[in-house]
Amino acid sequence: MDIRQLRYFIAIVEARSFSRAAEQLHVAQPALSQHVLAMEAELGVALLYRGARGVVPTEEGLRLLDRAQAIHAQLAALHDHVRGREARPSGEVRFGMPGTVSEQLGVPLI
Amino acid sequence: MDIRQLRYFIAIVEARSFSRAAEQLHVAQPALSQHVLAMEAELGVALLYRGARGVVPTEEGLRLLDRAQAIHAQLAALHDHVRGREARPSGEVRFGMPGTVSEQLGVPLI
DNA sequence: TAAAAATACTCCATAGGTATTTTAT
DNA sequence: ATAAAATACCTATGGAGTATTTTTA
Repeated sequence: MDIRQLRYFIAIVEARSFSRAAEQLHVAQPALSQHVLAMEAELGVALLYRGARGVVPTEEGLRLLDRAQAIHAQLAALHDHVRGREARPSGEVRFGMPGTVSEQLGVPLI
Repeated sequence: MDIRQLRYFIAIVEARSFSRAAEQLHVAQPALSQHVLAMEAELGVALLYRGARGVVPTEEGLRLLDRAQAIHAQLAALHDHVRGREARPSGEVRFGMPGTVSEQLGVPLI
Protein backbone atom coordinates (compact mmCIF):
# COMPACT_ATOMS: atom_id res chain seq x y z
CA MET A 1 0.00 0.00 0.00
CA ASP A 2 1.71 3.16 -1.13
CA ILE A 3 0.77 6.80 -1.28
CA ARG A 4 0.19 6.85 -4.99
CA GLN A 5 -2.45 4.17 -4.59
CA LEU A 6 -4.14 6.15 -1.82
CA ARG A 7 -4.18 9.27 -4.01
CA TYR A 8 -5.63 7.30 -6.89
CA PHE A 9 -8.28 5.75 -4.71
CA ILE A 10 -9.38 9.13 -3.35
CA ALA A 11 -9.68 10.48 -6.89
CA ILE A 12 -11.69 7.47 -8.05
CA VAL A 13 -14.20 7.70 -5.22
CA GLU A 14 -14.55 11.45 -5.66
CA ALA A 15 -15.00 11.10 -9.42
CA ARG A 16 -17.34 8.13 -8.85
CA SER A 17 -15.65 6.51 -11.85
CA PHE A 18 -12.35 4.98 -12.90
CA SER A 19 -12.48 6.64 -16.32
CA ARG A 20 -13.19 10.15 -15.08
CA ALA A 21 -10.55 9.85 -12.36
CA ALA A 22 -8.08 8.67 -14.99
CA GLU A 23 -8.65 11.84 -16.99
CA GLN A 24 -8.21 14.07 -13.98
CA LEU A 25 -5.07 12.25 -12.89
CA HIS A 26 -3.64 12.17 -16.42
CA VAL A 27 -3.19 8.42 -16.37
CA ALA A 28 -4.86 5.65 -18.35
CA GLN A 29 -7.92 3.92 -16.91
CA PRO A 30 -6.36 0.41 -16.73
CA ALA A 31 -3.62 1.72 -14.44
CA LEU A 32 -6.28 2.65 -11.90
CA SER A 33 -8.02 -0.71 -12.30
CA GLN A 34 -4.78 -2.49 -11.56
CA HIS A 35 -4.08 -0.44 -8.46
CA VAL A 36 -7.54 -0.87 -6.99
CA LEU A 37 -7.49 -4.60 -7.73
CA ALA A 38 -4.10 -4.80 -6.05
CA MET A 39 -5.36 -2.93 -2.99
CA GLU A 40 -8.42 -5.14 -2.74
CA ALA A 41 -6.23 -8.22 -2.98
CA GLU A 42 -3.88 -6.87 -0.33
CA LEU A 43 -6.70 -6.01 2.06
CA GLY A 44 -8.81 -9.02 1.20
CA VAL A 45 -11.97 -6.93 0.83
CA ALA A 46 -13.92 -5.23 -1.95
CA LEU A 47 -13.47 -1.47 -1.89
CA LEU A 48 -15.86 -0.45 -4.67
CA TYR A 49 -19.16 -1.56 -6.12
CA ARG A 50 -18.80 -1.53 -9.91
CA GLY A 51 -21.81 -0.53 -11.95
CA ALA A 52 -22.54 0.52 -15.51
CA ARG A 53 -22.65 4.16 -14.39
CA GLY A 54 -19.43 4.18 -12.41
CA VAL A 55 -18.43 3.08 -8.94
CA VAL A 56 -19.49 3.62 -5.35
CA PRO A 57 -17.41 2.72 -2.27
CA THR A 58 -18.25 -0.25 -0.08
CA GLU A 59 -18.25 0.16 3.69
CA GLU A 60 -14.60 -0.84 3.72
CA GLY A 61 -13.96 1.57 0.87
CA LEU A 62 -15.39 4.40 2.94
CA ARG A 63 -13.14 3.53 5.85
CA LEU A 64 -10.13 3.45 3.55
CA LEU A 65 -11.13 6.78 2.07
CA ASP A 66 -11.20 8.34 5.52
CA ARG A 67 -7.71 7.15 6.45
CA ALA A 68 -6.32 7.86 3.00
CA GLN A 69 -7.42 11.47 3.18
CA ALA A 70 -5.88 11.86 6.64
CA ILE A 71 -2.56 10.42 5.51
CA HIS A 72 -2.61 12.42 2.33
CA ALA A 73 -3.18 15.64 4.25
CA GLN A 74 -0.25 14.86 6.55
CA LEU A 75 1.99 14.26 3.58
CA ALA A 76 0.88 17.49 1.96
CA ALA A 77 1.85 19.36 5.12
CA LEU A 78 5.16 17.55 5.35
CA HIS A 79 7.25 19.89 3.21
CA ASP A 80 6.24 22.98 5.09
CA HIS A 81 6.55 21.31 8.46
CA VAL A 82 10.10 20.11 7.85
CA ARG A 83 11.15 23.54 6.72
CA GLY A 84 9.59 24.95 9.88
CA ARG A 85 6.97 26.81 7.90
CA GLU A 86 3.60 26.18 9.44
CA ALA A 87 0.26 27.10 7.93
CA ARG A 88 0.64 30.53 9.51
CA PRO A 89 4.18 31.55 8.53
CA SER A 90 6.28 33.34 11.07
CA GLY A 91 9.89 34.47 11.36
CA GLU A 92 12.25 37.02 9.94
CA VAL A 93 12.62 38.19 6.35
CA ARG A 94 16.01 39.43 5.17
CA PHE A 95 16.50 41.17 1.90
CA GLY A 96 19.82 42.15 0.33
CA MET A 97 20.66 44.41 -2.60
CA PRO A 98 23.73 46.24 -3.94
CA GLY A 99 23.83 49.82 -2.68
CA THR A 100 23.59 51.37 -6.13
CA VAL A 101 20.47 49.40 -6.95
CA SER A 102 18.79 49.83 -3.61
CA GLU A 103 18.37 53.58 -3.97
CA GLN A 104 16.78 53.40 -7.41
CA LEU A 105 14.79 50.20 -6.99
CA GLY A 106 14.72 49.15 -3.35
CA VAL A 107 13.24 52.22 -1.71
CA PRO A 108 10.25 52.54 -4.04
CA LEU A 109 9.70 48.77 -3.88
CA ILE A 110 9.35 48.81 -0.12
CA MET B 1 8.20 11.72 -1.15
CA ASP B 2 6.88 8.21 -0.70
CA ILE B 3 6.43 5.93 2.27
CA ARG B 4 9.36 3.73 1.41
CA GLN B 5 11.62 6.75 1.73
CA LEU B 6 10.05 7.63 5.06
CA ARG B 7 10.60 4.08 6.34
CA TYR B 8 14.19 4.17 5.16
CA PHE B 9 14.80 7.52 6.80
CA ILE B 10 13.40 6.34 10.12
CA ALA B 11 15.66 3.28 10.02
CA ILE B 12 18.73 5.36 9.16
CA VAL B 13 18.19 7.80 12.01
CA GLU B 14 17.51 4.99 14.48
CA ALA B 15 20.56 3.04 13.34
CA ARG B 16 22.59 6.29 13.31
CA SER B 17 24.20 5.01 10.11
CA PHE B 18 23.40 4.33 6.45
CA SER B 19 25.34 1.08 6.47
CA ARG B 20 23.77 -0.40 9.58
CA ALA B 21 20.28 0.61 8.42
CA ALA B 22 21.00 -1.03 5.07
CA GLU B 23 21.73 -4.32 6.80
CA GLN B 24 18.59 -4.17 8.89
CA LEU B 25 16.44 -3.26 5.89
CA HIS B 26 18.11 -5.87 3.68
CA VAL B 27 19.02 -3.33 1.01
CA ALA B 28 22.37 -2.04 -0.22
CA GLN B 29 23.81 1.08 1.33
CA PRO B 30 23.88 3.16 -1.89
CA ALA B 31 20.12 2.74 -2.27
CA LEU B 32 19.67 4.56 1.05
CA SER B 33 22.15 7.27 0.05
CA GLN B 34 20.19 7.89 -3.13
CA HIS B 35 16.89 8.16 -1.31
CA VAL B 36 18.14 10.53 1.36
CA LEU B 37 19.85 12.70 -1.25
CA ALA B 38 16.62 12.75 -3.23
CA MET B 39 14.63 13.75 -0.16
CA GLU B 40 17.10 16.50 0.70
CA ALA B 41 16.90 17.78 -2.86
CA GLU B 42 13.11 17.69 -2.81
CA LEU B 43 12.91 19.52 0.51
CA GLY B 44 15.84 21.82 -0.15
CA VAL B 45 17.36 21.16 3.27
CA ALA B 46 19.99 18.88 4.79
CA LEU B 47 18.42 16.11 6.86
CA LEU B 48 21.55 14.45 8.25
CA TYR B 49 25.00 15.44 9.42
CA ARG B 50 27.44 12.93 7.91
CA GLY B 51 30.44 11.96 9.98
CA ALA B 52 33.09 9.25 9.96
CA ARG B 53 31.17 7.43 12.72
CA GLY B 54 27.74 7.57 11.12
CA VAL B 55 25.00 10.16 10.88
CA VAL B 56 22.94 12.37 13.14
CA PRO B 57 19.78 14.23 12.15
CA THR B 58 19.73 17.98 11.61
CA GLU B 59 16.93 20.03 13.11
CA GLU B 60 14.95 19.55 9.90
CA GLY B 61 15.78 15.86 10.02
CA LEU B 62 14.27 15.61 13.48
CA ARG B 63 11.10 17.29 12.30
CA LEU B 64 10.87 14.91 9.37
CA LEU B 65 11.44 11.95 11.69
CA ASP B 66 8.52 13.05 13.83
CA ARG B 67 6.09 13.29 10.93
CA ALA B 68 7.44 10.19 9.25
CA GLN B 69 6.79 8.12 12.35
CA ALA B 70 3.25 9.47 12.63
CA ILE B 71 2.46 8.70 9.00
CA HIS B 72 4.10 5.31 9.23
CA ALA B 73 2.01 4.42 12.27
CA GLN B 74 -1.17 5.42 10.46
CA LEU B 75 -0.26 3.26 7.50
CA ALA B 76 0.51 0.33 9.77
CA ALA B 77 -2.95 0.65 11.30
CA LEU B 78 -4.59 0.96 7.89
CA HIS B 79 -5.17 -2.72 7.19
CA ASP B 80 -6.91 -3.38 10.47
CA HIS B 81 -8.90 -0.19 10.30
CA VAL B 82 -10.30 -0.91 6.86
CA ARG B 83 -11.31 -4.39 7.93
CA GLY B 84 -12.99 -2.88 10.98
CA ARG B 85 -10.54 -4.44 13.39
CA GLU B 86 -9.32 -1.81 15.79
CA ALA B 87 -6.37 -2.11 18.17
CA ARG B 88 -8.81 -3.18 20.88
CA PRO B 89 -10.91 -5.76 19.12
CA SER B 90 -14.60 -5.68 19.83
CA GLY B 91 -17.70 -7.41 18.50
CA GLU B 92 -19.32 -10.78 18.61
CA VAL B 93 -17.72 -14.20 18.39
CA ARG B 94 -19.72 -17.08 16.96
CA PHE B 95 -18.66 -20.63 17.25
CA GLY B 96 -20.30 -23.64 15.62
CA MET B 97 -19.88 -27.35 16.17
CA PRO B 98 -21.77 -30.55 15.33
CA GLY B 99 -24.04 -31.58 18.20
CA THR B 100 -22.31 -34.90 18.78
CA VAL B 101 -18.94 -33.21 19.15
CA SER B 102 -20.10 -30.29 21.23
CA GLU B 103 -21.05 -32.46 24.18
CA GLN B 104 -17.75 -34.29 24.36
CA LEU B 105 -15.43 -31.42 23.31
CA GLY B 106 -17.32 -28.11 23.36
CA VAL B 107 -18.56 -28.03 26.94
CA PRO B 108 -15.18 -28.75 28.56
CA LEU B 109 -13.49 -26.34 26.13
CA ILE B 110 -15.69 -23.43 27.12
C1' DT C 1 44.23 6.20 7.83
C1' DA C 2 40.17 3.82 8.49
C1' DA C 3 35.49 4.04 8.89
C1' DA C 4 31.41 5.47 6.36
C1' DA C 5 28.88 7.89 2.57
C1' DA C 6 28.74 9.24 -2.34
C1' DT C 7 29.29 8.20 -7.22
C1' DA C 8 29.21 5.37 -11.56
C1' DC C 9 27.25 1.94 -13.98
C1' DT C 10 24.22 -1.78 -14.93
C1' DC C 11 20.03 -4.51 -14.62
C1' DC C 12 15.48 -5.72 -13.65
C1' DA C 13 10.84 -5.06 -11.63
C1' DT C 14 6.88 -2.78 -12.15
C1' DA C 15 4.05 1.33 -13.16
C1' DG C 16 1.79 2.78 -17.01
C1' DG C 17 0.43 2.87 -21.97
C1' DT C 18 -2.50 0.89 -26.11
C1' DA C 19 -5.68 -2.43 -27.75
C1' DT C 20 -9.19 -5.40 -26.67
C1' DT C 21 -12.58 -8.12 -24.13
C1' DT C 22 -15.91 -8.62 -20.52
C1' DT C 23 -19.56 -6.99 -17.58
C1' DA C 24 -23.66 -4.69 -15.98
C1' DT C 25 -27.75 -1.88 -16.71
C1' DA D 1 -26.90 -1.81 -26.65
C1' DT D 2 -23.75 0.94 -24.49
C1' DA D 3 -20.85 2.80 -21.26
C1' DA D 4 -17.54 1.47 -18.04
C1' DA D 5 -14.19 -1.75 -15.91
C1' DA D 6 -11.08 -5.73 -16.55
C1' DT D 7 -7.60 -8.23 -19.11
C1' DA D 8 -3.55 -8.92 -22.22
C1' DC D 9 0.50 -7.44 -23.66
C1' DC D 10 4.40 -4.31 -24.25
C1' DT D 11 7.55 -0.54 -23.04
C1' DA D 12 10.27 2.38 -20.25
C1' DT D 13 11.35 4.64 -15.93
C1' DG D 14 13.64 4.35 -11.76
C1' DG D 15 14.77 1.45 -7.69
C1' DA D 16 18.36 -1.38 -6.29
C1' DG D 17 22.68 -4.10 -6.84
C1' DT D 18 28.10 -4.33 -7.37
C1' DA D 19 32.32 -1.96 -7.72
C1' DT D 20 34.70 2.06 -6.76
C1' DT D 21 35.90 6.69 -5.22
C1' DT D 22 35.51 10.44 -2.05
C1' DT D 23 35.01 12.32 2.47
C1' DT D 24 35.57 13.12 7.43
C1' DA D 25 37.23 12.77 12.10
